[in-house]
Amino acid sequence: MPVTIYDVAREAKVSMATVSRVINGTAVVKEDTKKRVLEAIAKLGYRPNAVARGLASKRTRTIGVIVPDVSAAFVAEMVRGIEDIANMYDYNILLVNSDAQVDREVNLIGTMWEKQVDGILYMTNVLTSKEIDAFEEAQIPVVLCATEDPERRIPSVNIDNYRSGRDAVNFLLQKGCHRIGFITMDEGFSVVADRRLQGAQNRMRGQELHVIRTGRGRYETSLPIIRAYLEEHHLDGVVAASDELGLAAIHAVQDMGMVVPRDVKVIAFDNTRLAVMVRPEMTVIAQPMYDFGAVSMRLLTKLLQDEPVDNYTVILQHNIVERASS
Amino acid sequence: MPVTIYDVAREAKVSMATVSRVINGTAVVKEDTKKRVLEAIAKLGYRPNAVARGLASKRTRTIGVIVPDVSAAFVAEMVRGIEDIANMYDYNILLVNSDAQVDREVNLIGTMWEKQVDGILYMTNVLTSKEIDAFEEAQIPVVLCATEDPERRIPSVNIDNYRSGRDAVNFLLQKGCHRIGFITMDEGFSVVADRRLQGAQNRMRGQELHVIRTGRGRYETSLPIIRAYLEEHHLDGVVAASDELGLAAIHAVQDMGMVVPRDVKVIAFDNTRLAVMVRPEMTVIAQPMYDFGAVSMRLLTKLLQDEPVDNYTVILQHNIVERASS
DNA sequence: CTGTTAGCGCCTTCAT
DNA sequence: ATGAAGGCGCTAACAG
Repeated sequence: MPVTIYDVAREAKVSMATVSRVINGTAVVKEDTKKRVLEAIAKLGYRPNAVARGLASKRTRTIGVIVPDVSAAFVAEMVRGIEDIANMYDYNILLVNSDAQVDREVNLIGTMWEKQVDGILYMTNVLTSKEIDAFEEAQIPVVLCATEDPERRIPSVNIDNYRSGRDAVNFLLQKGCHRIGFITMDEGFSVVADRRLQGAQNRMRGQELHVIRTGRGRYETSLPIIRAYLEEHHLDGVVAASDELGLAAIHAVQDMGMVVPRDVKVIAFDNTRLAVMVRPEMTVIAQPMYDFGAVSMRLLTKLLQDEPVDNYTVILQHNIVERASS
Repeated sequence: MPVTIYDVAREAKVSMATVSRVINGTAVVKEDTKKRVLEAIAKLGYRPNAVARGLASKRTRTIGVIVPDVSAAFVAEMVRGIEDIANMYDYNILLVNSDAQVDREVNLIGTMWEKQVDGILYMTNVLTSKEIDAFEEAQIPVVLCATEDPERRIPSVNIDNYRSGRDAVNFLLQKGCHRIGFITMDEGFSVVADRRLQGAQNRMRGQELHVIRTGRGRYETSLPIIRAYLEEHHLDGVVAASDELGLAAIHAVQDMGMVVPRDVKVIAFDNTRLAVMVRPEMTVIAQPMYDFGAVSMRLLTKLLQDEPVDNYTVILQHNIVERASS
């Protein structure tokens, strides 16, 4: 029922090959016949079938995007960056959530394989050899987004997490803080977060850094944990591993009748829109969330088109945005 | 190079038709040969090519998801709901952002058509006949998510927006408010928002409802607008069309040295996580964002599998969550 | 510049 | 219960 390339060919009185050529610009076609073909296409309302095209060409122009959870602000922003660039290069994205579970992740890589995606953009908390193997087996170009691969086996786009941790602590130190806390998720939950903590500890040069673990770092559950800690330990500055945790920290301080930044200074990671929706507005180590997506997608297009790539491990810049919480 | 169904057939010493049968369970196969086929599949690490499958069967098991912007909390949450259910029914989602621009939307519907998606989940601010026509032409089952179609031409999942507007105002009235404001986007920006305003006005029964327009409803730009309005008009209660606007309202009030809820009570729409990340925590008309996605995806699966559907226009319940801002 | 002809990998009758 | 064979709609040589 639907109109095919044959119908167009017949209508334009040319062969299907010629139609294919004008559609794909894959060879020179006489101006005159090209016009006839275009008219036929318009007249019949023809749309090339991307599935058939994919089967014949072995390129689907869709890329798989595997993330822990789109509903997280950070991720959603990144996905938006991905999609914008994908769209620009005429790709579509197949989006899946892994909840950061290794078995699901491996499964999803398999799904992407079956769907014949041209490439994969991958984000996870902890990269294991299982996923690496799955990528290997599927033979699909991959770029890691905001994900640490210490061994750099896979192209990736990231910031220098170690340094960002150092910078955060350094900032508080410069502000005159002496008793500093680092609020983060449980160890092993996120390699990125762990890396930042290392950087932070390095900067302390032997002085005590109070590490406050809050499970998975959700606002609701973290708030009481942070508050309990602050009631036992007098801190004058904290760095939080995310905006959400920073918010929890600010509220914990305020709940105790203290004032941010007078009594406790707060600097958080990320800089989602949340950061300016708090009072006081939060000082942050801003992460280029949108760019993580945009740049990694761009890198992937280079990989797919065999464009020259000068760096397979691109490090984006983070920067401190100073606001009222410090 | 990659292993095909033929390779499996040869390995198992059966015809490819049989392999297809055990893969799809599309006909009875002797237990013994089925076992041989399964072993061959495992041994060769065979993965059916979904593209070829799609071409032959005319079903791709992927559905298109068109939304204004994934990076908006509301949308991201909904998409998560969609993906969860899609995954459950063995579908994948092709996600695109339209920025609510009609021409882009029409374009994207065309893209979905080319990609041969089995169905489309659609969300937009204003549904025009152009999109309706595009759906018509593409002949793809569609379900609207959290999108108003007054004429109910297309299956949809929504709340009763008119009533929710009434309920919000009613709530403030019951709380003893007399001078009520309704903070929302510009007229025509969102049919859903406009509908709520109508409901709100209806409940006022002729008494004045202060309507405060804030463009596209972003926090940063809305805050000063709200504040300016409040400085000129003494209100004692406001309903905000989104959490973001509610937050802006609370901060505007606080900036003026007044106290929420003592001086001004605030109730907002949505109930994203933002609502409990403010002080005071926000009273809201909670929307089932996740369910908008989950239920519409489920409805779509019914449409695709010709399951009986008792209601093509499903109305989800909204409810008031009372917190400290009122 | 244009037409002819193989596939791409799988599903699906139709036989057997 | 299984095999043979014809598409699905398009790309990509290969001729001319």
